[in-house]
Amino acid sequence: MPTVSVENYLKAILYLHEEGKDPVSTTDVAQRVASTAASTSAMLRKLGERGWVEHQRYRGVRLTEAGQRIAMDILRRHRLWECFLVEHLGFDWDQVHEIAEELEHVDSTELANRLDAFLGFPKLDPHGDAIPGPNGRFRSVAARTLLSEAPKGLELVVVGVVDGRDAFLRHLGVLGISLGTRMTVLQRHAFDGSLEVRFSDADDVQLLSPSVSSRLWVDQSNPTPVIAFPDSDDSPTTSSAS
Amino acid sequence: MPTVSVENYLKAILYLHEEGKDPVSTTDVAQRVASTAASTSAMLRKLGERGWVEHQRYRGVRLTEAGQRIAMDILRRHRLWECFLVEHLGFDWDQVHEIAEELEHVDSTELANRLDAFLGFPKLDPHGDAIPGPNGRFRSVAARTLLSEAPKGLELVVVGVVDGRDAFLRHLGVLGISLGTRMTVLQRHAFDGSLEVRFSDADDVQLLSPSVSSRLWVDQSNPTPVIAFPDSDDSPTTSSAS
DNA sequence: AATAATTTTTAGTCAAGCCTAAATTTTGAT
DNA sequence: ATCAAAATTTAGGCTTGACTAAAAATTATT
Repeated sequence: MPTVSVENYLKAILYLHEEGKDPVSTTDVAQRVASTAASTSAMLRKLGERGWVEHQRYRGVRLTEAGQRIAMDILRRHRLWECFLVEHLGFDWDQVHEIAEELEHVDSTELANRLDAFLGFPKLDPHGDAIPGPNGRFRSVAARTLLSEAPKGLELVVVGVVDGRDAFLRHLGVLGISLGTRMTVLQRHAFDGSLEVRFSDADDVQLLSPSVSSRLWVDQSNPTPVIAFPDSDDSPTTSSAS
Repeated sequence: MPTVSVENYLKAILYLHEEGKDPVSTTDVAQRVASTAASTSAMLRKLGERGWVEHQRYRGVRLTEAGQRIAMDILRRHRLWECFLVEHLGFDWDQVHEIAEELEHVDSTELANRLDAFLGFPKLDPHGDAIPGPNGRFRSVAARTLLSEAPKGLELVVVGVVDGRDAFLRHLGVLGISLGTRMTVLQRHAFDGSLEVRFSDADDVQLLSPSVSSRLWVDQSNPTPVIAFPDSDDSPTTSSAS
């Protein structure tokens, strides 16, 4: 049984992986968990000993499958609770994170599954981030989403444009975007709706304005999501809730 | 801000007060929190230093008003979460305690109040135990409840009988129960529905069968509930939930 | 009232997680 | 290739909350 502290470290590493960092540096993790590099160093060693991360001294860490499983489960709980807080208790988006940060550590798979069912097996949380299913994988997002509404952390492919005008297509050319371009959403900036996106081929990061991202159809890039597990199926009927 | 551990100690002391123990011994608390007498002794000293209990060496503890306030708040959250788990997530009564034991420590008054509103300001949890309101006092129970359905920890008065037959009234005489008899429910035994009751005058404890307790009307004994605070009002509209 | 039994406290450890300061390794710049 | 800067780890401490064993105080028994 991982402690709350361990869970938070694993979650931090998962987030950093989602942002494209692999391996993840001690400093980055320290910053995420608001701790010192020294404390983090000690913790990473321990996580390595317990088989939750691959750790090479001075070289950072990478989640093992066991570690990913735990981290994805925490992420799942966090986002399910956020849904509950917003949809049923009437909290605003910006108020829920802190509370979900505590709720996510309540140790009961049964609780998570029943909450999931109660919420109607949502695919996205109130921030538009994908919610992992009970198996630790993201639920497949409906084919052809607007890039502006796509979840973070999944590799996406451009499959079409909403707006076929020359001016827009030329602009896409300038940005280096065409049909088949693969990318991953890193961050969604709330104040102007702009999207921080990493392009898989060029491996560079760009900021896309809402006028671009809301005119691009994207789909989940198969067969290799950024974070995925080769285990059991995705059916939400796994839950035992009434 | 009390730690989870401190909250558990305070809650344990509250439960023991509710069962009629005052002051509460180190051993009793130790047993409740499943710890040793030595650890508990150290903790009680600390609780005393922080002003949450009155503590005299070798003489046990009693909650101060500040301590009661915290303990009642935890109790409130615990019972609200139990309601939620049973009524909305479909858990059985016997499954919810352990989970609520964790949820109760999630530190947000706002969350508790909104959950309360979401649940419709319930007065009793699924076990029939009274739920404290946002002010740390029990909500007034509807006048004239069946003793079999009355909450634990409140002093009650016998105000009537359901069944006026001689045989029953004579039996009440044997038990020493008549109109105006004051008592507090200590425990409800699930397997046979019998009630452990402490009589205020005799200060003795008896076990009442369901055939007795379901034939007695009781009301809250005013003006002095066993646990009460002389503070703000009881209106559930205090909650800010939508 | 004296002694035995019980309860409570003190003393001394331990593990988890955090910290600062100092060493060490890696990375970057000349 | 070397040296400076940055990142990482080690060393040494601190706090919380737990433990066992031993001492002290209280309660019960004869």
